[in-house]
Amino acid sequence: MARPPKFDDAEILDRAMAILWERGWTQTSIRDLEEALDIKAPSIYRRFGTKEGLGAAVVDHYIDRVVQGRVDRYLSGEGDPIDNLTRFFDSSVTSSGDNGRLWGCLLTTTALDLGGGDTALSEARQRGYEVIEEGMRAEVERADELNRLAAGTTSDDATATLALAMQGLMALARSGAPSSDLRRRARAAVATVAAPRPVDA
Amino acid sequence: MARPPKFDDAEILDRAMAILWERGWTQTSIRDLEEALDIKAPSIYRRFGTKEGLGAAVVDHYIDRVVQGRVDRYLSGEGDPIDNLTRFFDSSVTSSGDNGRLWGCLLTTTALDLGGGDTALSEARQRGYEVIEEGMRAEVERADELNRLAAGTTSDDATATLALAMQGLMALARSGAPSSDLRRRARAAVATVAAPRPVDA
DNA sequence: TACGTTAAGTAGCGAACGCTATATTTGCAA
DNA sequence: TTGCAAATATAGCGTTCGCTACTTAACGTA
Repeated sequence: MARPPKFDDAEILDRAMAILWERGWTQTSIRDLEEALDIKAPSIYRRFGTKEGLGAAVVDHYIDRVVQGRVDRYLSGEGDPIDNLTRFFDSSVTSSGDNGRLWGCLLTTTALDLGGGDTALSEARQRGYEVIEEGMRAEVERADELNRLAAGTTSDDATATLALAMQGLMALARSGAPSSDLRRRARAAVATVAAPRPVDA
Repeated sequence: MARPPKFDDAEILDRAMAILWERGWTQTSIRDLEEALDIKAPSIYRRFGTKEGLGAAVVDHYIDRVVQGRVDRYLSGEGDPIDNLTRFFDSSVTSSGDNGRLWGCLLTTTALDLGGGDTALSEARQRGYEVIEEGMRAEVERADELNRLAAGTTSDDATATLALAMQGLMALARSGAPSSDLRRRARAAVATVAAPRPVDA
Protein backbone atom coordinates (compact mmCIF):
# COMPACT_ATOMS: atom_id res chain seq x y z
CA MET A 1 0.00 0.00 0.00
CA ALA A 2 3.05 2.22 -0.25
CA ARG A 3 6.45 2.43 -1.83
CA PRO A 4 8.80 -0.17 -0.32
CA PRO A 5 12.03 0.99 1.32
CA LYS A 6 15.12 0.73 -0.84
CA PHE A 7 17.08 -0.87 2.01
CA ASP A 8 16.03 -2.16 5.41
CA ASP A 9 17.42 -0.62 8.58
CA ALA A 10 19.94 -3.41 9.17
CA GLU A 11 21.56 -2.84 5.79
CA ILE A 12 21.72 0.88 6.38
CA LEU A 13 23.17 0.49 9.86
CA ASP A 14 25.78 -1.98 8.62
CA ARG A 15 27.01 0.50 6.06
CA ALA A 16 26.85 3.46 8.42
CA MET A 17 28.78 1.47 11.00
CA ALA A 18 31.53 0.79 8.49
CA ILE A 19 32.05 4.39 7.52
CA LEU A 20 31.72 5.79 11.04
CA TRP A 21 34.22 3.29 12.31
CA GLU A 22 36.63 4.18 9.56
CA ARG A 23 36.38 7.95 9.57
CA GLY A 24 35.15 8.83 13.03
CA TRP A 25 32.08 10.74 14.04
CA THR A 26 32.98 14.37 13.48
CA GLN A 27 34.90 13.59 10.31
CA THR A 28 31.88 11.96 8.70
CA SER A 29 29.41 14.38 7.17
CA ILE A 30 25.86 13.81 6.04
CA ARG A 31 27.16 14.00 2.46
CA ASP A 32 29.60 11.18 3.23
CA LEU A 33 26.75 9.16 4.69
CA GLU A 34 24.56 9.80 1.65
CA GLU A 35 27.21 8.26 -0.55
CA ALA A 36 28.03 5.34 1.75
CA LEU A 37 24.39 4.45 2.33
CA ASP A 38 23.23 5.09 -1.24
CA ILE A 39 20.37 7.08 0.32
CA LYS A 40 19.83 10.83 0.16
CA ALA A 41 19.81 13.06 3.20
CA PRO A 42 16.03 13.51 3.53
CA SER A 43 15.53 9.76 3.77
CA ILE A 44 18.18 9.54 6.46
CA TYR A 45 16.48 12.27 8.45
CA ARG A 46 13.04 10.75 8.00
CA ARG A 47 14.28 7.48 9.48
CA PHE A 48 16.61 8.65 12.21
CA GLY A 49 15.61 12.23 12.97
CA THR A 50 19.07 13.76 13.27
CA LYS A 51 22.65 12.81 12.54
CA GLU A 52 23.05 12.03 16.21
CA GLY A 53 19.97 9.79 16.10
CA LEU A 54 21.58 7.78 13.34
CA GLY A 55 24.78 7.61 15.37
CA ALA A 56 22.98 6.24 18.40
CA ALA A 57 21.21 3.64 16.26
CA VAL A 58 24.55 2.63 14.76
CA VAL A 59 26.14 2.23 18.18
CA ASP A 60 23.19 0.14 19.37
CA HIS A 61 23.49 -1.97 16.25
CA TYR A 62 27.22 -2.32 16.83
CA ILE A 63 26.70 -3.41 20.43
CA ASP A 64 24.14 -6.04 19.40
CA ARG A 65 26.04 -7.44 16.45
CA VAL A 66 29.72 -7.00 17.21
CA VAL A 67 30.26 -6.41 20.91
CA GLN A 68 27.67 -8.79 22.30
CA GLY A 69 28.70 -11.38 19.74
CA ARG A 70 32.30 -11.24 20.80
CA VAL A 71 31.42 -11.28 24.49
CA ASP A 72 29.21 -14.35 24.03
CA ARG A 73 31.79 -16.09 21.93
CA TYR A 74 34.93 -15.51 23.96
CA LEU A 75 33.61 -14.92 27.49
CA SER A 76 31.44 -18.00 27.36
CA GLY A 77 31.74 -19.15 30.94
CA GLU A 78 33.36 -22.39 29.84
CA GLY A 79 36.98 -23.48 29.68
CA ASP A 80 39.89 -21.67 31.28
CA PRO A 81 38.76 -18.14 32.15
CA ILE A 82 42.22 -16.65 31.70
CA ASP A 83 42.51 -18.16 28.25
CA ASN A 84 39.08 -16.77 27.48
CA LEU A 85 40.06 -13.29 28.59
CA THR A 86 43.27 -13.49 26.59
CA ARG A 87 41.38 -14.47 23.45
CA PHE A 88 38.81 -11.77 24.07
CA PHE A 89 41.49 -9.11 24.23
CA ASP A 90 43.27 -10.55 21.20
CA SER A 91 40.07 -10.49 19.19
CA SER A 92 39.48 -6.90 20.24
CA VAL A 93 42.86 -5.65 19.09
CA THR A 94 43.15 -7.72 15.94
CA SER A 95 42.16 -5.94 12.78
CA SER A 96 39.02 -7.25 11.19
CA GLY A 97 38.53 -4.74 8.41
CA ASP A 98 39.97 -4.68 4.95
CA ASN A 99 42.32 -1.85 5.71
CA GLY A 100 43.94 -3.27 8.79
CA ARG A 101 42.17 -1.15 11.34
CA LEU A 102 40.07 -2.20 14.29
CA TRP A 103 36.38 -2.67 14.69
CA GLY A 104 36.76 -2.48 18.42
CA CYS A 105 37.22 1.21 18.68
CA LEU A 106 33.88 2.26 17.26
CA LEU A 107 32.56 3.08 20.71
CA THR A 108 35.60 5.19 21.37
CA THR A 109 35.74 6.78 17.99
CA THR A 110 32.10 7.80 17.83
CA ALA A 111 31.18 9.10 21.20
CA LEU A 112 34.48 10.23 22.63
CA ASP A 113 34.99 13.21 20.41
CA LEU A 114 31.58 14.54 21.27
CA GLY A 115 32.51 15.87 24.69
CA GLY A 116 30.73 13.92 27.38
CA GLY A 117 27.30 15.50 27.13
CA ASP A 118 24.15 13.65 28.10
CA THR A 119 23.41 12.84 24.50
CA ALA A 120 21.94 9.63 23.16
CA LEU A 121 25.28 8.83 21.59
CA SER A 122 27.14 9.03 24.88
CA GLU A 123 24.55 6.87 26.57
CA ALA A 124 24.80 4.25 23.85
CA ARG A 125 28.55 4.21 24.18
CA GLN A 126 28.32 3.73 27.95
CA ARG A 127 25.96 0.81 27.48
CA GLY A 128 28.49 -0.80 25.18
CA TYR A 129 31.26 -0.56 27.73
CA GLU A 130 28.99 -1.98 30.41
CA VAL A 131 28.36 -5.04 28.25
CA ILE A 132 32.11 -5.52 27.92
CA GLU A 133 32.85 -4.96 31.59
CA GLU A 134 30.12 -7.29 32.84
CA GLY A 135 31.26 -9.97 30.44
CA MET A 136 34.79 -9.68 31.73
CA ARG A 137 33.58 -9.61 35.31
CA ALA A 138 31.92 -13.01 34.95
CA GLU A 139 35.12 -14.59 33.69
CA VAL A 140 37.20 -12.86 36.35
CA GLU A 141 34.95 -14.17 39.10
CA ARG A 142 35.15 -17.62 37.66
CA ALA A 143 38.93 -17.29 37.57
CA ASP A 144 38.87 -16.26 41.21
CA GLU A 145 36.93 -19.37 42.17
CA LEU A 146 39.42 -21.51 40.26
CA ASN A 147 42.35 -19.81 41.98
CA ARG A 148 43.56 -18.46 38.69
CA LEU A 149 43.85 -14.86 39.83
CA ALA A 150 47.17 -13.50 41.03
CA ALA A 151 47.63 -13.85 44.76
CA GLY A 152 46.18 -10.88 46.62
CA THR A 153 44.17 -9.61 43.64
CA THR A 154 40.44 -9.30 44.23
CA SER A 155 38.02 -9.94 41.41
CA ASP A 156 36.76 -6.36 41.72
CA ASP A 157 40.23 -4.93 41.25
CA ALA A 158 41.00 -7.30 38.40
CA THR A 159 37.75 -6.41 36.63
CA ALA A 160 38.34 -2.69 37.01
CA THR A 161 41.90 -3.02 35.77
CA LEU A 162 40.93 -5.05 32.71
CA ALA A 163 38.11 -2.65 31.87
CA LEU A 164 40.53 0.28 32.07
CA ALA A 165 42.98 -1.64 29.91
CA MET A 166 40.33 -2.22 27.27
CA GLN A 167 39.45 1.46 27.18
CA GLY A 168 43.11 2.33 26.98
CA LEU A 169 43.64 -0.08 24.11
CA MET A 170 40.78 1.41 22.16
CA ALA A 171 42.15 4.90 22.65
CA LEU A 172 45.59 3.77 21.54
CA ALA A 173 44.11 2.06 18.52
CA ARG A 174 42.30 5.23 17.59
CA SER A 175 45.49 7.21 17.70
CA GLY A 176 47.15 4.84 15.28
CA ALA A 177 49.22 2.45 17.40
CA PRO A 178 50.28 -0.71 15.54
CA SER A 179 48.43 -3.93 16.18
CA SER A 180 51.55 -5.61 17.53
CA ASP A 181 51.90 -2.99 20.24
CA LEU A 182 48.25 -3.31 21.21
CA ARG A 183 48.54 -7.07 21.45
CA ARG A 184 51.65 -6.86 23.60
CA ARG A 185 49.95 -4.48 26.00
CA ALA A 186 46.79 -6.54 26.11
CA ARG A 187 48.79 -9.64 27.06
CA ALA A 188 50.59 -7.67 29.73
CA ALA A 189 47.31 -6.58 31.30
CA VAL A 190 45.92 -10.10 31.43
CA ALA A 191 49.21 -11.47 32.74
CA THR A 192 49.17 -8.92 35.53
CA VAL A 193 45.82 -10.02 36.93
CA ALA A 194 46.36 -13.76 36.37
CA ALA A 195 48.24 -16.19 38.54
CA PRO A 196 51.44 -17.46 36.95
CA ARG A 197 50.53 -20.45 34.82
CA PRO A 198 51.44 -23.63 36.75
CA VAL A 199 54.23 -25.59 35.10
CA ASP A 200 52.79 -28.80 33.72
CA ALA A 201 54.38 -32.12 34.49
CA MET B 1 61.95 48.88 16.34
CA ALA B 2 58.47 47.47 15.97
CA ARG B 3 55.16 47.19 17.68
CA PRO B 4 55.43 44.93 20.77
CA PRO B 5 53.21 41.84 21.01
CA LYS B 6 50.04 42.25 23.04
CA PHE B 7 50.72 38.94 24.85
CA ASP B 8 53.69 36.61 24.86
CA ASP B 9 53.36 33.06 23.63
CA ALA B 10 53.16 31.56 27.11
CA GLU B 11 50.12 33.67 27.97
CA ILE B 12 48.43 32.73 24.74
CA LEU B 13 49.17 29.05 25.14
CA ASP B 14 47.90 29.08 28.72
CA ARG B 15 44.57 30.48 27.63
CA ALA B 16 44.33 28.25 24.57
CA MET B 17 45.09 25.25 26.75
CA ALA B 18 42.25 26.14 29.07
CA ILE B 19 39.62 26.41 26.37
CA LEU B 20 40.81 23.39 24.39
CA TRP B 21 40.78 21.30 27.52
CA GLU B 22 37.29 22.43 28.38
CA ARG B 23 35.62 22.21 25.00
CA GLY B 24 37.69 19.71 23.03
CA TRP B 25 39.46 20.17 19.76
CA THR B 26 36.73 19.89 17.16
CA GLN B 27 34.26 21.78 19.31
CA THR B 28 36.56 24.79 19.55
CA SER B 29 36.46 27.13 16.57
CA ILE B 30 38.84 29.88 15.60
CA ARG B 31 36.14 32.35 16.68
CA ASP B 32 36.10 30.72 20.12
CA LEU B 33 39.86 31.03 20.27
CA GLU B 34 39.75 34.68 19.22
CA GLU B 35 37.55 35.45 22.18
CA ALA B 36 39.45 33.30 24.67
CA LEU B 37 42.85 34.64 23.63
CA ASP B 38 41.74 38.27 23.16
CA ILE B 39 43.56 38.10 19.84
CA LYS B 40 42.03 38.19 16.39
CA ALA B 41 42.35 35.39 13.89
CA PRO B 42 45.06 36.88 11.65
CA SER B 43 47.41 37.22 14.62
CA ILE B 44 46.78 33.62 15.58
CA TYR B 45 47.60 32.49 12.06
CA ARG B 46 50.67 34.68 11.81
CA ARG B 47 52.06 33.09 14.98
CA PHE B 48 51.03 29.46 14.56
CA GLY B 49 50.32 29.00 10.88
CA THR B 50 47.18 26.90 11.14
CA LYS B 51 44.69 25.87 13.78
CA GLU B 52 46.49 22.57 14.00
CA GLY B 53 49.80 24.35 14.49
CA LEU B 54 48.32 26.15 17.48
CA GLY B 55 47.01 22.83 18.78
CA ALA B 56 50.41 21.21 18.58
CA ALA B 57 52.01 24.16 20.36
CA VAL B 58 49.36 23.92 23.08
CA VAL B 59 49.98 20.22 23.57
CA ASP B 60 53.73 20.82 23.77
CA HIS B 61 53.13 23.58 26.29
CA TYR B 62 50.84 21.28 28.25
CA ILE B 63 53.43 18.51 28.31
CA ASP B 64 56.12 20.88 29.54
CA ARG B 65 54.06 22.64 32.16
CA VAL B 66 51.49 20.15 33.41
CA VAL B 67 52.53 16.62 32.50
CA GLN B 68 56.25 16.93 33.12
CA GLY B 69 55.55 18.88 36.28
CA ARG B 70 53.35 16.17 37.67
CA VAL B 71 55.75 13.42 36.66
CA ASP B 72 58.65 15.18 38.36
CA ARG B 73 56.63 15.90 41.46
CA TYR B 74 55.00 12.54 42.07
CA LEU B 75 57.31 10.09 40.32
CA SER B 76 60.36 11.56 41.97
CA GLY B 77 62.36 8.39 42.49
CA GLU B 78 62.28 8.85 46.26
CA GLY B 79 60.08 7.31 48.91
CA ASP B 80 57.83 4.32 48.42
CA PRO B 81 57.30 3.80 44.69
CA ILE B 82 53.82 2.35 45.10
CA ASP B 83 52.75 5.34 47.16
CA ASN B 84 54.20 7.58 44.47
CA LEU B 85 52.28 5.83 41.72
CA THR B 86 49.09 6.00 43.76
CA ARG B 87 49.51 9.74 44.29
CA PHE B 88 50.35 10.23 40.63
CA PHE B 89 47.15 8.53 39.56
CA ASP B 90 45.14 10.39 42.16
CA SER B 91 46.50 13.71 40.99
CA SER B 92 45.64 12.77 37.41
CA VAL B 93 42.02 11.99 38.13
CA THR B 94 41.34 14.74 40.63
CA SER B 95 39.66 17.75 39.16
CA SER B 96 41.80 20.81 39.12
CA GLY B 97 39.60 23.23 37.22
CA ASP B 98 36.86 25.48 38.46
CA ASN B 99 34.16 23.36 36.90
CA GLY B 100 35.17 20.03 38.37
CA ARG B 101 36.72 18.56 35.27
CA LEU B 102 40.17 17.18 34.67
CA TRP B 103 43.30 18.71 33.27
CA GLY B 104 44.77 15.33 32.58
CA CYS B 105 42.65 14.49 29.62
CA LEU B 106 43.88 17.27 27.37
CA LEU B 107 46.04 14.87 25.41
CA THR B 108 43.08 12.60 24.92
CA THR B 109 40.60 15.34 24.21
CA THR B 110 42.68 17.16 21.63
CA ALA B 111 44.27 14.59 19.45
CA LEU B 112 41.98 11.61 19.79
CA ASP B 113 39.09 13.04 17.87
CA LEU B 114 41.32 13.82 14.96
CA GLY B 115 41.61 10.29 13.62
CA GLY B 116 45.13 9.00 13.98
CA GLY B 117 46.72 10.72 11.03
CA ASP B 118 50.39 11.62 10.95
CA THR B 119 49.66 15.15 12.00
CA ALA B 120 51.71 17.28 14.32
CA LEU B 121 48.93 17.09 16.85
CA SER B 122 48.98 13.31 16.99
CA GLU B 123 52.74 13.29 17.34
CA ALA B 124 52.59 15.79 20.17
CA ARG B 125 50.03 13.67 21.94
CA GLN B 126 52.18 10.58 21.60
CA ARG B 127 55.15 12.38 23.06
CA GLY B 128 53.01 13.28 26.06
CA TYR B 129 52.05 9.72 26.74
CA GLU B 130 55.67 8.64 26.42
CA VAL B 131 56.64 11.10 29.13
CA ILE B 132 53.97 9.60 31.37
CA GLU B 133 54.88 6.02 30.60
CA GLU B 134 58.60 6.48 31.10
CA GLY B 135 57.96 8.25 34.38
CA MET B 136 55.83 5.37 35.57
CA ARG B 137 58.38 2.84 34.31
CA ALA B 138 61.09 4.29 36.52
CA GLU B 139 58.94 3.95 39.63
CA VAL B 140 57.81 0.46 38.65
CA GLU B 141 61.39 -0.70 38.22
CA ARG B 142 62.26 0.78 41.56
CA ALA B 143 59.29 -1.06 43.06
CA ASP B 144 60.53 -4.27 41.50
CA GLU B 145 63.94 -3.85 43.11
CA LEU B 146 62.27 -3.25 46.47
CA ASN B 147 60.09 -6.32 46.06
CA ARG B 148 57.01 -4.19 46.07
CA LEU B 149 55.54 -5.65 42.87
CA ALA B 150 53.00 -8.44 43.03
CA ALA B 151 54.59 -11.87 42.87
CA GLY B 152 55.05 -13.03 39.31
CA THR B 153 54.51 -9.58 37.80
CA THR B 154 57.35 -8.26 35.67
CA SER B 155 58.12 -4.59 35.59
CA ASP B 156 57.44 -4.54 31.85
CA ASP B 157 53.96 -5.98 32.32
CA ALA B 158 53.25 -3.67 35.24
CA THR B 159 54.34 -0.62 33.27
CA ALA B 160 52.24 -1.57 30.26
CA THR B 161 49.23 -2.22 32.44
CA LEU B 162 49.53 1.09 34.27
CA ALA B 163 50.00 2.99 31.03
CA LEU B 164 46.88 1.38 29.58
CA ALA B 165 45.03 2.20 32.77
CA MET B 166 46.02 5.85 32.50
CA GLN B 167 44.80 6.03 28.91
CA GLY B 168 41.58 4.31 29.91
CA LEU B 169 41.05 6.74 32.77
CA MET B 170 41.49 9.72 30.48
CA ALA B 171 38.99 8.29 28.01
CA LEU B 172 36.51 7.66 30.82
CA ALA B 173 37.01 11.15 32.12
CA ARG B 174 36.35 12.58 28.69
CA SER B 175 33.09 10.72 28.45
CA GLY B 176 31.89 12.21 31.71
CA ALA B 177 32.57 9.58 34.37
CA PRO B 178 32.45 10.96 37.94
CA SER B 179 35.72 11.58 39.75
CA SER B 180 34.87 9.03 42.44
CA ASP B 181 34.61 6.28 39.85
CA LEU B 182 37.90 7.28 38.25
CA ARG B 183 39.65 7.26 41.60
CA ARG B 184 38.27 3.84 42.47
CA ARG B 185 39.48 2.40 39.20
CA ALA B 186 42.87 4.06 39.48
CA ARG B 187 43.37 2.53 42.93
CA ALA B 188 42.34 -0.86 41.59
CA ALA B 189 44.94 -0.70 38.83
CA VAL B 190 47.74 0.20 41.22
CA ALA B 191 46.61 -2.45 43.70
CA THR B 192 46.71 -5.07 40.98
CA VAL B 193 50.36 -4.52 40.11
CA ALA B 194 51.54 -3.97 43.70
CA ALA B 195 52.38 -6.55 46.29
CA PRO B 196 49.91 -6.64 49.18
CA ARG B 197 51.06 -4.09 51.71
CA PRO B 198 52.93 -5.88 54.51
CA VAL B 199 51.17 -5.60 57.86
CA ASP B 200 53.31 -3.44 60.12
CA ALA B 201 54.29 -4.70 63.52
C1' DT C 1 -7.55 3.16 -13.69
C1' DA C 2 -7.54 6.63 -10.21
C1' DC C 3 -6.19 7.19 -5.24
C1' DG C 4 -3.79 7.20 -0.93
C1' DT C 5 0.36 6.23 1.31
C1' DT C 6 5.02 5.78 2.01
C1' DA C 7 9.12 5.94 0.26
C1' DA C 8 13.13 8.56 -2.19
C1' DG C 9 15.23 12.55 -4.92
C1' DT C 10 16.05 17.80 -6.14
C1' DA C 11 17.64 21.77 -4.79
C1' DG C 12 19.01 24.89 -1.63
C1' DC C 13 18.70 27.71 3.04
C1' DG C 14 21.11 29.78 6.85
C1' DA C 15 24.92 29.29 9.69
C1' DA C 16 29.52 28.20 10.91
C1' DC C 17 33.89 26.84 9.41
C1' DG C 18 39.19 27.65 8.38
C1' DC C 19 41.57 31.07 6.55
C1' DT C 20 43.34 35.58 4.34
C1' DA C 21 43.81 40.22 1.51
C1' DT C 22 44.05 44.50 3.14
C1' DA C 23 44.26 48.35 6.21
C1' DT C 24 45.60 50.20 10.56
C1' DT C 25 48.10 50.82 14.88
C1' DT C 26 52.47 51.11 17.56
C1' DG C 27 57.01 51.24 18.59
C1' DC C 28 62.16 52.43 17.46
C1' DA C 29 65.71 54.59 14.48
C1' DA C 30 67.31 58.08 11.43
C1' DT D 1 59.09 64.26 12.18
C1' DT D 2 59.50 60.79 9.05
C1' DG D 3 60.13 55.98 7.65
C1' DC D 4 60.37 51.17 8.50
C1' DA D 5 59.13 46.97 10.76
C1' DA D 6 56.32 44.12 13.50
C1' DA D 7 52.30 43.54 15.44
C1' DT D 8 46.88 43.81 15.57
C1' DA D 9 42.07 44.72 13.54
C1' DT D 10 38.42 44.91 9.70
C1' DA D 11 35.93 42.59 6.71
C1' DG D 12 34.79 38.89 4.06
C1' DC D 13 35.98 34.88 0.68
C1' DG D 14 34.89 30.23 -0.51
C1' DT D 15 33.52 26.01 1.39
C1' DT D 16 31.12 22.76 4.05
C1' DC D 17 28.00 21.87 7.58
C1' DG D 18 23.30 19.94 9.44
C1' DC D 19 19.03 20.10 7.86
C1' DT D 20 14.48 20.72 5.15
C1' DA D 21 10.50 22.61 1.86
C1' DC D 22 9.11 20.61 -2.12
C1' DT D 23 8.63 17.34 -5.86
C1' DT D 24 8.63 12.77 -7.87
C1' DA D 25 8.44 7.61 -7.90
C1' DA D 26 6.58 3.10 -6.55
C1' DC D 27 3.56 0.25 -4.43
C1' DG D 28 -1.43 -1.79 -2.67
C1' DT D 29 -6.25 -0.93 -2.98
C1' DA D 30 -10.90 0.29 -4.50
